[in-house]
Amino acid sequence: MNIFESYLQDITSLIKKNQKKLNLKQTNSFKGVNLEIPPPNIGSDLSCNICMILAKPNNLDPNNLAVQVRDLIRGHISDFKDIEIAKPGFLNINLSNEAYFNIINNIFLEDNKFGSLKTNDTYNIEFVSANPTGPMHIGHCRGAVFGDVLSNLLKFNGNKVTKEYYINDYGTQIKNFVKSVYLRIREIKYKENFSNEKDLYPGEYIKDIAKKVLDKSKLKFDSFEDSYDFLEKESLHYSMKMIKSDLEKLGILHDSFVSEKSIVNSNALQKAIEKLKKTKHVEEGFLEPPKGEEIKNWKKTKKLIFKSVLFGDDANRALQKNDGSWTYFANDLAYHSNKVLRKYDKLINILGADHTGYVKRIKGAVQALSENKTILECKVCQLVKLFKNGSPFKMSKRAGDFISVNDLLNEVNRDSIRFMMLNRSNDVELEFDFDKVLEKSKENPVFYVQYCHARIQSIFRLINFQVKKKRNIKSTELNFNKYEKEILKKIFEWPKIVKIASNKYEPHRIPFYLYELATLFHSYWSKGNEDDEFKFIKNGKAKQNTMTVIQLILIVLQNGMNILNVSLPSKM
RNA sequence: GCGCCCUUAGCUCAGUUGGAUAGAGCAUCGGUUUUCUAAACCGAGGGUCGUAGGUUCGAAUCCUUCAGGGCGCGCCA
Repeated sequence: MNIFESYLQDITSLIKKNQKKLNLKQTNSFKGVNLEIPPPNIGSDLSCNICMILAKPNNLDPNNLAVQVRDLIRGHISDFKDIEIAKPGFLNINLSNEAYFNIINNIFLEDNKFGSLKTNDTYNIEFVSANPTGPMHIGHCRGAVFGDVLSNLLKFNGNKVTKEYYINDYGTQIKNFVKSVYLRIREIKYKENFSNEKDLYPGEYIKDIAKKVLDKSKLKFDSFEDSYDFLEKESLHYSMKMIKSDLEKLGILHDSFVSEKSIVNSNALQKAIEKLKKTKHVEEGFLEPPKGEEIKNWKKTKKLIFKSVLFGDDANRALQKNDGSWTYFANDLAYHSNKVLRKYDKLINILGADHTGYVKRIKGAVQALSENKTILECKVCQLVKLFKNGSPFKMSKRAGDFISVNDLLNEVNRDSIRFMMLNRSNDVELEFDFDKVLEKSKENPVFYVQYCHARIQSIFRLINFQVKKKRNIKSTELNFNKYEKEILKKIFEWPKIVKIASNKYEPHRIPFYLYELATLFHSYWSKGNEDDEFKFIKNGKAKQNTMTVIQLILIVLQNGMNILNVSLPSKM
């Protein structure tokens, strides 16, 4: 139960019923009306802005309106103990003991569903989709964790989520990749020097793949062309195996892998283009040269183009190259038509910062393909800046000198990586400081949250307490002190955090919230050092109130960390 | 030139779909442990929320201007 919403509903329906009495001509729009926990200095449990919102269109003084509304509520909503009016027209509400009692028992009842929005949509989330030309690096890692946690969050709400990986196993980069493997094989088998051609992949991992291919095959590898099909299949197999293993170590498992090649070999593209020709989103035409850097071999030729300008893009986009073959975007359009046909309620793509310029055209494509029925949302993750020994650490996949996820996992545990990757909004660059993450100290927020759990479990151990599945409290037990009340308010806010994080696709709000909750807990814990009154355990027994509060914390910690898929150790 | 993102304390960043005195962590300074885990806690200093306007009861948040930084701007993938 989200108390903010249910109480707000009580208030709004009460006001609607008494519309005439309150001299309200307009109560149609309650937009902007909300009920929330006020800043600590206000002191009350809840605060409502409804009178300020309604005053203007009805030409009323917000303060006078607040007085009337207060009197109205007093007789009708029993969960509200008292209501005060503050400056411009806030209603500051305190909850009755009865209300606390109901809310808490409801949380116990909901348990591992507490906070869930209880929606039932289908989602397709495409994320990672790293090119199968090498292992995952740290930049992929951010999008990977982001997509995974967003999926978990949406599942927590009751939705069905398909986590999808689009394998770019088609095009010139794959040829270069396969050629690199071929040359490494020649190097091993015939002691030939590796070529220094520009677009090849020189990285060490190519040698590993080459060795594995050699172990498996007795072919002579005399000619690149003759062995190409076999080599491509094997090279892709091993690079995808590498990537999947990295993902698995991060705790990420995709439900679906879609190969670009399979899309190309289907008739999806032809069908999509036929459809878009009818709606005039695709036409033959000419394109102007790009405005950025000058391109050498620019030719103004007639070709099929997608009119992405209709969707706010800077320019229309080519579906064909000069030689008439399809562009990457054309294949991606086909892939997205395939997604549209699978009839998800919502599509989400998680992209890296270098793909920002791609968003408008692909969103436009989905809009056109689905006739505005399917919404594609693109979330862009900004760069990860690596720091080592206090200075920035550059990486380049082509040169082969990058920090792979595997390297990272050898030094930093999975929990820290997952938590750290979400410790920033996706909209800002993330500084990933190797030294700090390795320190395993309080600088690493994941420990702080885990430590909170470890302390709770230590209390349970000391008094031999077993958490029961069916729990409830009796109203007589309600006598929370100010620290406990503060923690309770934070806990009541959990559903709101879930809601905002879900609606805005901003999973980072969850680690931030958990950190704040942990702060309140640690602070309360330490109060026992100053004053025996606040000790959790006395004479081998714990106070009922305290046990109630820490069990509620436990529920939120478990629900939150489950979404993050970060462990909660019982001892640290 | 254009598009997207960013600009909040010395540093790194949160900020409740517009709310009340703008918050954390780190750093600095001071304090807390015979007592449930000090991987912790408490206190102090530190702010023109990049700039200039606008919208309104109310703006860090919405709109516009300008400045600074990042990413991108293929008929590559």
